[in-house]
Amino acid sequence: MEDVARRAKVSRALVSLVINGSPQVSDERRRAVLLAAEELGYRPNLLARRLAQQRTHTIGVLVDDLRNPFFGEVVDGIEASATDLGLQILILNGYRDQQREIAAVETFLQFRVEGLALVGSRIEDGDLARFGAISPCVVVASGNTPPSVDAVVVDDRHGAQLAVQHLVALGHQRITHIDGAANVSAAERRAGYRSGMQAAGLDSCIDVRRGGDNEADALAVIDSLLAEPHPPTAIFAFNDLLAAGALDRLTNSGVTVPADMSLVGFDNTFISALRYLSLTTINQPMLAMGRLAVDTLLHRISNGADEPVRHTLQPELVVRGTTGAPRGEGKPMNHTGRSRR
Amino acid sequence: MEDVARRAKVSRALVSLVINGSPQVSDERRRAVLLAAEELGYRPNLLARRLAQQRTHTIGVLVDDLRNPFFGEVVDGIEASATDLGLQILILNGYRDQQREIAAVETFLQFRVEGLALVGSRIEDGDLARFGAISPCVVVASGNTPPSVDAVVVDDRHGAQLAVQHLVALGHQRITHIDGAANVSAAERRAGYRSGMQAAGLDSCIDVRRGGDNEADALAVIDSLLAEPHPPTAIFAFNDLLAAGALDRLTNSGVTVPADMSLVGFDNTFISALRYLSLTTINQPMLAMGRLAVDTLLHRISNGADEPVRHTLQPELVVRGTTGAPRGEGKPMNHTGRSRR
DNA sequence: ACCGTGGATTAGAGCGCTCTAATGGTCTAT
DNA sequence: ATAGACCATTAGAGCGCTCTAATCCACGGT
Repeated sequence: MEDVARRAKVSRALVSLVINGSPQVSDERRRAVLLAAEELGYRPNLLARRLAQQRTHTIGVLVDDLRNPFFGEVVDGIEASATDLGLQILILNGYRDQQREIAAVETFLQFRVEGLALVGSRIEDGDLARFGAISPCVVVASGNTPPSVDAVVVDDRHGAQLAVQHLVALGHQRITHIDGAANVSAAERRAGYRSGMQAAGLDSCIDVRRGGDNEADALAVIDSLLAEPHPPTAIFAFNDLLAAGALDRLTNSGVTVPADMSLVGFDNTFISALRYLSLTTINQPMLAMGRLAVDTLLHRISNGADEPVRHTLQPELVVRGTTGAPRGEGKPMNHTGRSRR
Repeated sequence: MEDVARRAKVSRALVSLVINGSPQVSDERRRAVLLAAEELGYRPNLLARRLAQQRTHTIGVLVDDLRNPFFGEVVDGIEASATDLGLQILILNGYRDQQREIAAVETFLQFRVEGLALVGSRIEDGDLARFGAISPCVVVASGNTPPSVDAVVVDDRHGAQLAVQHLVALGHQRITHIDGAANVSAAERRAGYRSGMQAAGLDSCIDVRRGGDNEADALAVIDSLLAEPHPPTAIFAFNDLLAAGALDRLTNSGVTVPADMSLVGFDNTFISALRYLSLTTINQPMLAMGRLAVDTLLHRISNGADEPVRHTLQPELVVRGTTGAPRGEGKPMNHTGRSRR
C-alpha cells in the first residue's frame, strides 16, 4: 500500500479511499492510484482490512455433513442470500461429529464472524446458548427444539402426516414406518406418522420398525417384513436413502412397486428424483431455509437479544412413481406402475 | 489480551507465549494466564494473529461444484490431509462458472492463503499461470493439461480403455459411447474409448454420441439408439449420472440390463453404488487425489519455482450389475442379470 | 483584502496480535 | 564477592490496513 501511494504520489489514506470506492476522490487521483495498483499488482490484505475495520462481513456456516445433498442445498440458499447482502460465508464441515462441530464454532468465533449458521448441527442446547450469547446464531434444520437460539426448521411431523395421508387416500391401511432411529428428525417424523395413522382411524395398524439413515439399514427390515404372514401394503421411510434401500430389496424379492407395495421417502434429495428410482417423497424447502436463516441472522444482528424466534417451514408431498393403490384393496388398482427390468 | 494480562498480573507478551504453548513459561504464570483467560472468556483474534505472524496456515480450496459428490470426496481428502498437517482450509464454491471461480481465487489471494487447490476448475491456463506466480497452486481433477502449474489428475483415457476392455472381454463389439460434450474430461475419455476400440480391432464399431453431464442428456440418445436397425449391445457413458439416465430409458423401453444391453458409467460416485442401480463404473481415487494435492502444494511451498509437476493417478474398473455378456453373441449368456420390477 | 465555505487530501492513532532484543533475577563456578 | 550463564519475563516495534480529525486549497461573497 505504501508502495502504491508512493508511486501514485499520494498518501496511504488516499489509496485506502480509492480502494473502498469513496466518492470524494478526484478522478485524477483515482486514476493515478488505480494505475499504480495495477502496475504493482497490489492486492489489499483482507486480514488487515478486517482487523482495522473491526468488521468481518462474514458469517460462519457449519454443516453437519457437507456431503449430504440436503444440507448442500441449504448452504446454497445461505450463500445466495448472503452474497446478495455483501456478506462472505465461511464453510466448515462438522463430519457428523459433535466435538468437531464445537471446534469449528470456536474457529468461527476466533475469526470474529458476524453470525453463525449451524446447519443440521448436533451441538447441544447448553453449548448453543453459550455461543448464542457471544455471536448471533441460528440453527437450521435441526430437529431438536433449541429454545435458546433462533431456529429455522421444517415441520417434520406435518411432513410425516402428509406421507400417511397420501397413502391412506390411495386406500392403504397397513402402513409401516421404517424410522430414523436416533437421527435428529426421527422422533418428530415418528410422531407425525403415529398421529397421521390415528387421524385416519388406523391406530391398530401402527407399525414402527427401527431403521437408520442409510440404504443398508432398510434391508433387514424389508426381509423381516416380507417374512411375516400379513405384510403391509405400504412403507413410509425416514429418508430417501432408506427408501432406496427398501426399493432395492423389495424388487429383488419379487415385490413390484407400487403394485404390490407403495413406498414413500423423505427429503426430496436428488436421488429420489433420479428417474430410475422416481421415489414419492416429502420435499423440504431447502433453499428457502437457507435464505430464511440469513434473514434471521440479520434480524438478530440488528435487533439484539430479543426472545429467540423459531421459523417453521412447511414440507410438501412430491408424488412420483413409487406410490399407488394397494392391490385388490381400497380404490381400484392404479396401473401406472412402471415396468422395469 | 490486555485485560487478561492485567488480570493475571503479567505482560501481554507473556499471554501470547502461553496462548502459543511456549515451553519457556513457568507453570505458575501459565496457570494464572489460563485462569484469567478462562474467566474473561478470552478468545484470541485469528485475524490479528495471522496479520502479525505473516502466516495464515490456510490453503484455499476452490470447488467447481460443491454439490458434485465426486468433488466433495476430493475435498474430504484435502481436508483430512491438511488438518493432519495443521493447515486450515478455506472452501469456496465456483458454481461451475469461470468468472466466479476467478473471483474466488482473488478472494483467496487477498486472504493471503499459503496455497491454492483448484478442484475441477474451469480457469484457463493463462490465468492459472498468473495465479501460480503469486501463490503455490495445484489443479486437481481438471482434464485439460495445464502446463504452467502443478496438477493432480486421473488418467481418464486409461479409464475409458478399461471400460471398453471390460465390455470387449464380455464379448461385446458394438459399443457406443455417450460422451461428455464439452465437459473438462470429455475429450480424454472419448479418446480412450476410441483407442480402446481400435486396440480390440473394433474400429468399424466406433460410435460416439453427444451426451452431456446429467441424467436428462442421455434420454434422447437412448431413444435414437433403440430406433436404429442395429443398436449396440453395450453403452459406455461419460459419467454415472448419464448412465443412470440411460438405465432408466432403457428399462422403460423394455430393454433388460444387462441381458439386452450392458452399461458402464464413470466416476464411481455414490449413486452408482446405490444397490438399486448397481452400476458398473470406473473408479477415480478421489481421497487419494485430495491427499496428493496437499502434498504437491507443500512440496511447491518448500521447493519454490521448479518445473510444474503432474501427478497422474490410475482409475479402476468397478464391476457391478449393469454389465454382462451380450445375448446370443460372444461368450455364453450371463444370467446374473437382476430381475427387477 | 478578508473571511467563510466546502471539497479534496493527509497525518497519525489504533485494530489485536507476534516477535526480537533487552531486562531482570537466580544460580553456579571461580 | 563477582563474573558468567541461563532462564523467565517484558518493552516496544511492526504487521497492513481504516478512520477521525486536521489541514490545505481554491473560490465566492462582502
